[in-house]
Amino acid sequence: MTDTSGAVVEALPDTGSKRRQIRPKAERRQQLIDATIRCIAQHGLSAITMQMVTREAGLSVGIANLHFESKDNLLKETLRFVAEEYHGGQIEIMEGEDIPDLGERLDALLDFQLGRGVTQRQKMSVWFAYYGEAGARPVYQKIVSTVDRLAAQKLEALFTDIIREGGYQDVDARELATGYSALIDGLHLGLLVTPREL
Amino acid sequence: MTDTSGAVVEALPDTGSKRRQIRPKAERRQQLIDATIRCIAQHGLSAITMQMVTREAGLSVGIANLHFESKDNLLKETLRFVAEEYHGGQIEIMEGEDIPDLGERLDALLDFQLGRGVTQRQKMSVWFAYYGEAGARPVYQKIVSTVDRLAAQKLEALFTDIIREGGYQDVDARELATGYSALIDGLHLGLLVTPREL
DNA sequence: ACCCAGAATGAATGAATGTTCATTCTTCGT
DNA sequence: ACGAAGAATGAACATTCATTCATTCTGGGT
Repeated sequence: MTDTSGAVVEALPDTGSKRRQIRPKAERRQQLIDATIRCIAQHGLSAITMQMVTREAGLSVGIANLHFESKDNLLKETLRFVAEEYHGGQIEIMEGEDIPDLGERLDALLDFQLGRGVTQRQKMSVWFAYYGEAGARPVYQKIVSTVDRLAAQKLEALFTDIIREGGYQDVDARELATGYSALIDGLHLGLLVTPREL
Repeated sequence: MTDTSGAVVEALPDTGSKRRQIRPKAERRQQLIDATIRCIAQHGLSAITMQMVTREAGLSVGIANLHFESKDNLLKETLRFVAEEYHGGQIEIMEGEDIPDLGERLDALLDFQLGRGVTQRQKMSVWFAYYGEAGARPVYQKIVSTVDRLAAQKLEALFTDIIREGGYQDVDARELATGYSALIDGLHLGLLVTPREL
């Protein structure tokens, strides 16, 4: 079943040194969050264990409870990280003045949202794993909806600008933004279940 | 669309009768699946336990392993049930000859997909809980994608008809179907996180 | 060179959970 | 009325997992 052999000793490119290393708290926290993301993507949110995560990070079991007070908290912080990174990236593009043309800015947004890369895919897995639990866990719901709402506002603003610039009519920016978000989310879902499409 | 909540015999409000009841296997299986759906919607897929489910069903703990051989199997069968019911309902509408007008048929589909009711909402919770795990569990992926593909074909056929009837051009039925599905999925997600919108 | 604050470790602990199975009970055919 | 088939029960068991904490180790300050 599970590969328990010593093959997976040091997960990261960190040299084979088994020597104990002392690092600042912030760095360890990030290291653990990254490991958590990889574990969720590979094993699923409901199968995750502390041993799994700490091993993936190449550290000892006790360290997770040292830097995060509990497993629940580690998971919560991981969600917060992914949420903020994802939406932060979107917002940066949307209000970035470095791309003057609005149409191109929309294209850049699309690229970012549907962009390739293993990392991106892992993050998406995490994202939807938490979505699945959101209905039952108000904490997750709050984290996601807070950051979601902010991005939605920026998106609506962008569409408002585009509508004004293009002189379109009979189009509501809010509805357009909602629809666009939903479409992107739906496409992501599809990618998760049917990896090769589009 | 089977009404799964109505047929509960002794589950909730039933007080006095502690008398053991013997029922055919098929009925007990459905009873357990229904209880599982309610539990997942309320507590989330990763928090579910056998005690929870069997208690919700008003039965003893051992019965789940009697009718489904394991917890894994119960969860798998529950997903299969929800998937088949949801997509079965869609397909029935799409190929139903009782609604001759294609536009109205599309409306009926929308009604079904975004329809109200606690039951529907519970099913959606379940649906996305599994989606969240799909990336890590091929079994779930297979169940969902199989039934998904079938519905996608029917949807594409419907759009093909609509395009022909309306004499539209520059529209690809497949792309339209994919986009439509994604949009609906995305809207469902939104409803899950932000209960009161639209 | 020495010291020590606190970072890191991992064996031990206790709680929770899936699964089993000996036993009890219900139903139905005769 | 009776007995057998098998449905249902739930205490007991084995396992797995999060969390603790006594101990070890590291690196910067003096």
